Formats: sequence, structure tokens, C-alpha cells
Amino acid sequence: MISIGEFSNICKVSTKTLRYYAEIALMLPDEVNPETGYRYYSIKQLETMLCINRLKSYGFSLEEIKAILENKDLQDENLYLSLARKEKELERRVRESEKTLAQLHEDLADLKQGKSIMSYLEAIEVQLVEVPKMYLLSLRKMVQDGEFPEAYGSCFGKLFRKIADDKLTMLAPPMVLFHSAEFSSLGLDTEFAIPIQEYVTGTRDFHPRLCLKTVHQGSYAGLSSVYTKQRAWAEKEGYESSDALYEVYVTDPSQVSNERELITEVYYPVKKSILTR
Amino acid sequence: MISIGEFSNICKVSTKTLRYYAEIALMLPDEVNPETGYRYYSIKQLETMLCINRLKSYGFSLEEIKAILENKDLQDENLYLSLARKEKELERRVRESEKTLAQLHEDLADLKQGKSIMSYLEAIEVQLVEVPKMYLLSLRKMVQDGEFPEAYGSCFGKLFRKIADDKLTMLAPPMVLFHSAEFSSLGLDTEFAIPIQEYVTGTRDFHPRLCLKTVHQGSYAGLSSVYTKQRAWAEKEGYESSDALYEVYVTDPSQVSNERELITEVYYPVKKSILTR
DNA sequence: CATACACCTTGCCCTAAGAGCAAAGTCAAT
DNA sequence: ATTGACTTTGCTCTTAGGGCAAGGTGTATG
Repeated sequence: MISIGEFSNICKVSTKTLRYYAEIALMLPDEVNPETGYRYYSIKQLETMLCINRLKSYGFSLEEIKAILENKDLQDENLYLSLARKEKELERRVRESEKTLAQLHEDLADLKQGKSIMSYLEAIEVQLVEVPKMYLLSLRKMVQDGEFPEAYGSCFGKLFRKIADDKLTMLAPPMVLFHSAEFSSLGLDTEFAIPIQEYVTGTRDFHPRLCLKTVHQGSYAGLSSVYTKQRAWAEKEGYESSDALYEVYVTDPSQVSNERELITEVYYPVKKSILTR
Repeated sequence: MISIGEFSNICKVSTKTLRYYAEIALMLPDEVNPETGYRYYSIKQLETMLCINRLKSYGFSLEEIKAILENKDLQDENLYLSLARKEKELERRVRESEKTLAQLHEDLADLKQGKSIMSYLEAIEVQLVEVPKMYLLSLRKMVQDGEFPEAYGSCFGKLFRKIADDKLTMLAPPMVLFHSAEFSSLGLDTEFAIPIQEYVTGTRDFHPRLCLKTVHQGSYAGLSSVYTKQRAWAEKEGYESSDALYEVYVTDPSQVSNERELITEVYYPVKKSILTR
């Protein structure tokens, strides 16, 4: 039998951790002296501990590891699937980190030239445009946070099919209108729409309006900079929001390999403020 | 002035987060209605928020970000140094993740062949050897957890210099003895030693002893598997620990580019147990 | 003008994986 | 018998917020 201290030294795990694992029933000591409460571990548990550490390094939570160990079967089909899932996850995280690293690199370069790391904001252009009347063929739907790509694909899939079936004429790239900027528990109230020439059933009028327009190139994570820039422009020039914000996807997100090639137009409908201070 | 809800939509940050940031004084709303407690933010704060998000993505804690923002100078020398530090850290993490990913890959391959992910343990060999008497030229020191590499370099640097100065004869690669397996707050009681032929001042006797010996190839993180294997062997064959564990660094860690090329011998001094059950 | 509904407030508890500390009990060797 | 190393439980603390409830506000509409 192995005392908690020796166990800790062999596996390079703190005694605190071992007690915690006993507490959450992830790994109970094989034997506990009923008089003193001293914990004693077995040789097999050293292996269990190595396994726990390995799974932990793959990013499993202790809860997940517990479930895996209870299955007991380390050649399990389930384990294979779990590992494969974690592999995808880790790969995604590595790609994410590499993107972040690239940006960090750019910031360092900016700083070296005496520029602020936020100086990129100055390059974002906002223009006031008059958007003409359009007929929109559209679908409106509540979309949860993570499932935008799927919703995008399925909704525009349906719309494109209708356009083909009915021999309609597309006038502009697909657009997405956000009727609730709010992220409620039901998701965002999102309208997927395509401007077409013909006025047929299923279309609705998009009334002409004044908009702030900004062309954005890059990943969608950068869009909040655009919103910020537009909002600042509006305040400075005495305009205020008049309707739901919408975006036009000039490039098809599913057809683009590198996020940097994404081109998005952001439209922020505005009207002149009553009180221009 | 921008309400908390609008601010949240523009920056894609939850209102909860904004309240939290006010609580920890990372970013207080520019204005608070004293009657209603409603928070109102300014345009400038949108930019601040973007900056916070960016720094957060680089892995700064909110505490660190607060310090950076209070410095106020976004073209700062300090900021440059902080970013450069985070860059190193991120790079290290990416390399770590890639190593983990490679191991995960191997595990998946093992599973595909119907092997357990812990099957690598079977390949670890333990042998019982008699280590002869040696003279050790050694330095003993408390070493904190992270600073092993530096201590390794400096201590063996000194020892090698002495060997050169005194024209001593090295008999074996450098070894490291761990006199306290415990990691206390003072660090590990570590002895850096080189077996030499001559008996001179500064050397000590290393008495002959029985040891379990295992040759390990790969990163030091894998050593706990070796300890486990040795401890299991000892219990099975009726041996127990008799002295401090030590390791022989056959390859010089500072000269090796790929961790996989590291070769370490682990020695676990043992004696026959009194009660062989 | 009343009302509905969206919006905002504070206050409370909860998270994961332990770390740190204190007071008290236990083990083994001298 | 004593010392010093080891172990126990119990308590609080950590990060960066999320969830929920009860109650107060703002504003657009009938």
C-alpha cells in the first residue's frame, strides 16, 4: 500500500489533488484506515492516475474522465469517439491560437512603428448611402448563437432553390437582417433575404432608406469594430438608428478558405436626430 | 450616451460582463443616473472595450488589462514588453498543444489496433542492477519547481569547470539525486553530481547499492510512468526503497533539439523487504 | 392616459480544479 | 519519550463571469 505522500511523488500530483479526487469520487483510495482516516493507494491506482493525467492533458474535464473510467473499458469504442472529438477540438484551438498569434505579431509591428494597437480603427470607413427600394425574397427565423453557419446554409439553400424554380432574377448578394440585436435565450431574430427583380409571393418590400455603410474584410470577429465606428460616426454627425441593422455577404462564407478573404458590408439604417446638440 | 443594452450589442459583450467590469473597476460607465442607477457609456468606451477584448484574446487577465489601461499610453514601451512576453507564452502553449495532439494521434492509432491507451506501460523495462562504488564531485541545492533547467546549467557548469581545472577524469554522464521527493515550498533538495576517478576534496563516496534501473527516452513528463513501473516492480518482487532516487542524464538537455531524443536513466535504490508476504 | 413590454437594477448563489492555511492527530526513528 | 515528518479535516480564496428572482424604468401604442 502506498501513502498519499509517496503516491504524490511518484505521479507528480499534489496531495491536495488526490484528496480532491477522492472527494469527487474520481479516484478513491483503495483503503482508508478507519481509525486515523489515512489514505492508502494501490499499485493499480498509479496507472489509473497516469491515465487521468493523460486524459486531462487532452482537455477532458474531471467529470468526463470519471465517466470514461467508469466504463472501465480502455479499448472502448466510446473512448475512441471521445478522443477523436477532443482531437478536433484541440486542432481547432491550435488554429485559433495561431490566428491570435498572427494578430499579436501585427500589433507588435505597429507598436514598433510608434502606432497604437487600436490604430486599425482609423482605417475603417463609414459612408452615408441611400439604399433604393428592393423586393426581398426572405425567410425569418430565430437563430441560436453557434448555429448561424447551418442556418445560413439551409435558409439560403431554400431561397436559391426557389429562385431557380421560379426563374427569378437575383439583383444583389444575399443579405441578413438582425431584427433583434439582443441575444435572448431564443437566439437572434434573423432574416435571410435576397434582393430580386420580380415581385412574387414570398417577397416583401424593402423600403428605401438612409444607411451608414461599411465594407469589412476579414473574420466576423472584427465586426464589432465596424459597429463601433458606425455608432461613433452617427453620434458625431447627428444621426441615430432608425431600423434593424443588416449585413450583405459579398463572399459566400462556405466557399472561402481563408477568413481574410471574407467581404461583408454592414448597413446601419439611420435618420437625422431630432436634437442635434 | 449609450445604454448598457446597446453597448452590449455593439461590442458583443454581455451586460453581465459590463456590470462585472464596473464592479472590478476595469471600466466604469461614463455616467450613472443617480436616481435610477442606469449605466450610460460613451463612444470612447466602445474603443476601450474593443481594446479589452483584444488583450483578453492574447491571454491577459483582467487584472493585467486594468494595469495596462491605467498606464493609458497605448504606444507604451511597457505594453510592447508585455505583448512580447505574451507572444512567447502563446507560442509555447501552441507548441505544447501540438505535442499533446501528436500523442493523442498515437493513442488513436493504438485504439484502432485494439490496444489500450496505457499499453505503452508494458514496454517500460525495469532491471535490477548493482551500482558500484563511485566518487562523486557534487553540489547540493534547493531547487524550485520551474528553475530546474537553470540550476542544471549553472551547477554542472561549475562542476565541469572544476574537472577541467583540476584535470579530473569523468567516468560517467552527469547525474542528479533527489534527496527530498517532496516538493516543499523551498523546492526540491537536489544534488548535481559527476562520477570521477580521482578522490579529491569536494568529492564524496557514493556507496555501492542495489538499484532498479530504467532507461527512458523522451520528455521528462513521461518520467512518472517510469516511477510507477519501478514501484510496481518493487512491490511485486518484494523490494522496497532504500535511498534517494537519482537520474542520469545521458544526453545533455540543453544540447537536444527534440525532446524525443532525450535519454535518461532512472535509478531507484532498493533493498529486499523484511516481510515478503 | 393607461398599459404593455422591453429594459435595467441589485442581490444571491454557482461554476472547475484545485491552492493555501491552520489546528490537531499520527508515524517512525532516534 | 521526543522529534520531525506526515496526514487529517475544515475553512476560505481563486477567474471571469452565468442564472435567476424581485422589483424599478422607459417608451411606444391603443
